[in-house]
Amino acid sequence: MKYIEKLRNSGLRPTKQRLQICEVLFNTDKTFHFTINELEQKIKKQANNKISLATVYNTVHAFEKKGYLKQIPINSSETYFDTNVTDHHHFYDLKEEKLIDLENSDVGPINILKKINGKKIKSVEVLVKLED
Amino acid sequence: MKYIEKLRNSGLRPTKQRLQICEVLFNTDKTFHFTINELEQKIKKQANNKISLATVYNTVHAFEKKGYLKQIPINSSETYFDTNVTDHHHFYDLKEEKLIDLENSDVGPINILKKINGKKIKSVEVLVKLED
DNA sequence: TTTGTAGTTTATAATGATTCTAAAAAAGTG
DNA sequence: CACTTTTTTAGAATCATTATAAACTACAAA
Repeated sequence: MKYIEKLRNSGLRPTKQRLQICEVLFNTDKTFHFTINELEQKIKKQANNKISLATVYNTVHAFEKKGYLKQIPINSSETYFDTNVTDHHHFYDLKEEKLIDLENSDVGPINILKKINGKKIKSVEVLVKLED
Repeated sequence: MKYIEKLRNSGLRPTKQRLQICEVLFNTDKTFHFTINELEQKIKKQANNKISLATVYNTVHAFEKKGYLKQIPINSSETYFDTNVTDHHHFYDLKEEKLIDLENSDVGPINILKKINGKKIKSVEVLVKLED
């Protein structure tokens, strides 16, 4: 399995559940956005077995901490995650409640002029809300 | 009272509760960020009387719909609102869990190159996460 | 291989922000 | 004042997320 090393190198034991979640999340060309519940559905369908909801939460948070997933800052009742962890931004279609990737090249360079003493910039995220 | 007209013009009846919330939110030079619970505390202190939590929620949402408040897109357990409804952006200090305004002039112009068919841009919001 | 232990999974309970409900109160209108 | 509509309210309901604690598993050392 190709994810065993990846997990071990991160200090995460390659359990059956984690490997299965890796398959669903990373074994694809395209990156995508998801909520925990969408992920749970996908697991159920794709592998025809169920992983406890608590484990899905734990695993997603573990992967996020290791930098394999990113949370998308958006006001929604559910938290959205992104398997695309490169620097990029999002459209949010308010009517359809759908996220669309914006490549970095789709947004001109962003230059933050203000500095805060003793703090450094960890990330810059742009959310572009769309209406009809 | 200076907020009576404002409310009436928006089609909102100027009730005692709404006027009091207006005082807390808008009767100040500085704009600020708040959660519903922070607002409730502030009301209790400032006016020495209590407005039902449901009313605070209702009012904040009504004011948001009328454009007097903005939600700040950020992943937090509580929703943050902003009395500054002009176009501007935010720092988010991850350690202190605190929001800091970024004036538009603190961020270079943002140019969204990608277009989506039949949709127009409603807002562009930048969140800059800070770490130590 | 067996054993010990630290890490993981699990079902379920708890939490907490937000929304819903339906009855009482207040505002607006004639 | 009488009447209708809007608003407020306390408390219940909802729902995403986190905590709990017992069972299970990976893994290393003997």
